[in-house]
Amino acid sequence: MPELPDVEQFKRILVRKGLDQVIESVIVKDARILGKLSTKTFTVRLCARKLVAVHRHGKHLLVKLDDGGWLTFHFGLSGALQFLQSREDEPSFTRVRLDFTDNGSLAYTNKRMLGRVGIVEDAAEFIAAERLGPDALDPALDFAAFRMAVEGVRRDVKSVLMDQQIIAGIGNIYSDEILFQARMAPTARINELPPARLKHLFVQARKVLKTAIERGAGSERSVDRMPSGSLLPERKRGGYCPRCQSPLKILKVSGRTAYCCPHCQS
DNA sequence: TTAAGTGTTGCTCT
DNA sequence: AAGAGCAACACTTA
Repeated sequence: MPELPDVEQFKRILVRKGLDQVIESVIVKDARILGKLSTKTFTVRLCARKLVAVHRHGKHLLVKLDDGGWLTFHFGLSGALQFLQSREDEPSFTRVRLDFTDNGSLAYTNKRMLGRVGIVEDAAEFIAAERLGPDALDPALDFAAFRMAVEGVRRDVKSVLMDQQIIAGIGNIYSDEILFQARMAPTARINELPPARLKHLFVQARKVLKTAIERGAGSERSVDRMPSGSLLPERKRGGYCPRCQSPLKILKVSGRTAYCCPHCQS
């Protein structure tokens, strides 16, 4: 589930419920989510720290601590962030729980354990180390910057959209929606697109991501809340194109399942 | 029961 | 060197 729009919702939860809160205790329920970082180091570092800012870069969430360090979250395929009024309400698959001194807790859940929670000293350094390209919704990413980011790349447009090193934040689900709205086949070579088509792709990408955020991505049945004419509610076996009613085609593009309309997307 | 899957990394081959 | 393909990770669901 968690691509850029979903992680943006997690960010908003944190901003609303976690900002300016002080961590009283840290419960690590499954240390594997910390990778090589030890539970003790993690816990000691976070206790008594205040959360002072929240940034999102692509699918990563970075929470600034009052000592200058950053708490980092990555959600993999099944991660989520949930605010709990009471620590008794802890959801299943909670891997890390932060209990605040004032009230409430923050639960990081992750069913499939693909994802990471960690601590870094410098946000820019972390983004560089993860080799993340510019965030897909960064205001500084205008068309000129986008064109520069894909300069010299000769791959299927879908795999380029999903490449976090080129543009950060787009995954398999939203790349399908973006390509549908741009009326572009996922297998089109990005280097063979005329400039106007590349511009169109860029504009549609931003529009789809912004729309998904407005419509409350990350929540239950969020694909059904996308505007009519969206691909996502039909993105399933036996689904139909919302524009021309053709049966959607399922193909593999760079190892991932792609849904597209063989008639509308060329 | 088997396989596929909303993400990422690391390795191999061309 | 860029790009494609594959396995691995852990666990649920079709």
